[in-house]
Amino acid sequence: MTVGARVGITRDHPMSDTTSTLESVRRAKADAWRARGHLPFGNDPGPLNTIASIRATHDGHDSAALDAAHADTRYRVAGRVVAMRDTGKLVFAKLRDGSGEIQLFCSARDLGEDFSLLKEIDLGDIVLVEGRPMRTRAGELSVLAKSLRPLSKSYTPIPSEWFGISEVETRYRQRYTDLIANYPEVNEVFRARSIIVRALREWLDDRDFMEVETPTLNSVRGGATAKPFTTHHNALDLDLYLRVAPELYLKRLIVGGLDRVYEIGRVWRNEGLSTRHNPEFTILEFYQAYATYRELMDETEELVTHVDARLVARFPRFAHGRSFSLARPWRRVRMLDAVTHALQKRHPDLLGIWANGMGLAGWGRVRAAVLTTPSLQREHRDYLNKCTTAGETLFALFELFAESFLVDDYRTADDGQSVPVFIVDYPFDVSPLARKKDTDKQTAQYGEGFPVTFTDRFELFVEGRELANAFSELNDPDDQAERFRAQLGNRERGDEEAMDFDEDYIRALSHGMPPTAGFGLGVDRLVMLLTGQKSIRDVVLFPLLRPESDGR
RNA sequence: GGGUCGUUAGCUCAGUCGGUAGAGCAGCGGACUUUUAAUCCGUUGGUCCAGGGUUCGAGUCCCUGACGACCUACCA
Repeated sequence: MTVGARVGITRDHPMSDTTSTLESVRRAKADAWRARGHLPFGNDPGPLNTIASIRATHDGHDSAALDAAHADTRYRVAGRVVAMRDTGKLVFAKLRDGSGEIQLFCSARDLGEDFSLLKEIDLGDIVLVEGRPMRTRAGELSVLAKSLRPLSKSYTPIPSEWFGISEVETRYRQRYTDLIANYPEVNEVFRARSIIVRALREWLDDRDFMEVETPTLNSVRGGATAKPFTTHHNALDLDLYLRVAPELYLKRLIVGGLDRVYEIGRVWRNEGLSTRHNPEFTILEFYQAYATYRELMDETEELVTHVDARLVARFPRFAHGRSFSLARPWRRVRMLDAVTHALQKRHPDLLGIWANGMGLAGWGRVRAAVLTTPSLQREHRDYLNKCTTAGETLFALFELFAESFLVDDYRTADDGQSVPVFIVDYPFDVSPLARKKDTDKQTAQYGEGFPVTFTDRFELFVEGRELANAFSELNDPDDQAERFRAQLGNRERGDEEAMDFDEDYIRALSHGMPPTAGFGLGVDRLVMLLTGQKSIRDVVLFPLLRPESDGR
């Protein structure tokens, strides 16, 4: 254990009097265990029954049935004592193991010698009980204890079962305490996360995707535009980056003939923290040779609804009261149309200029008009002013006027819930790894000489949150090399998020990559969405926090 | 980075006008063989986040700092 890591102990202030009193009382009780021949941190409890299995077995049995058929049944249960009600010669305790909780019925008559041990049990202690199933007069299924053995002493009191702990800092710094004190809610969120990740794997495995692991220590930055963390390998005297995305490695595997691959893993981005951003987070990426981004939209609907079905089957409560609907089919809206629609609703003054200008390849006029529109906030104008191409401008307009309002603009027929929206066709300028829309399709869909070149790319937004990003992959090595060079140009202009020129990736593509569609999904955000958590810190067990200072 | 708010007993929280710290739960002692936040009687427990200032006197007012939350910005 780390020095000073114990609750209530810091270097400068050893212990408050209260903490030391509460703890010394418990240490004295541990000594009492020793005097009885029990180790305060014993082991080897032997075979056990889980609390959930006992509950399941006797779910429908009434008191008489249990007494008649199970007088000689012996269950062995071990867990943490989380409540005790002492009525004299009868003590009711609540025991919790990893599967659930059950009441212990402890009487002086049935426990004999061991009954006096209860005086030395504190809330939070781990104990082993042997006994038979019974129901109390109130009808609660309980274990009638025939013997009691203490297993582990809890020196530090757990916070009150009733109030839990609410100070968020403690909840994140001491997640173990949070899990105990805020049972079962916090516990269930992380069980939900596990179910969700398992369901993602299940869906992919069922479709013959192969799970792989690619390097997280990279010598070349790539796969996403983001600031990386840097580190160093001593033996090779080599500066390395923690990956910001697995993308380029997974596509190398497509070149190698692994036609369907996926990875669920951690990526690191050296950026700010917020309720939606943690510096390390979990991403799912999959790549499917011979597919296009169109097919991936169907698959995305299937994948997310499959995962949700698995989650809700286990924890129905997470489906209650949602402000969004996952009912298929989901909306598919071209970015251009989303912007037009949004301007129509919120900036009709811009719309006329916009519609004419874009159609006539006059994006420069649009930009000029936008920049002089008095109704625009200064930050919006600054952002638009930084755009140097029509594509960047379109994307900026999307971010400013459409993205934040997706929840309002796309809703169920009764207006009761928001619906998922695929925003389709991203400008080439902001999509360095996506395939350019084929010329004939661009012309067919956007007309001759439209000032923005589009890619075969979509992003999925649910309840206004960006959840997934996918596109038909760029597999032309010359095109890709050109875009890497453009990234280097951005780097020279001070863009710390620009990618490196990845020579080996170009070499891989030069061997020929089949037409492929690729998909990325923020697992933490999916968990937030499906479990209704407002902060990413509520779905990451140990979120990044500043180290505790001595002053605390 | 900017703004707002918060930090008081182990936990959850009060604390009036600046007058020397309160409750419930937990703990400790006692009663109780069917409790469900058990109940009843008694009781211990405080670097009021830290440092400085104003004042006869600061949990309270002022300044600085630490940590956190929210909003905002940056950012996929």
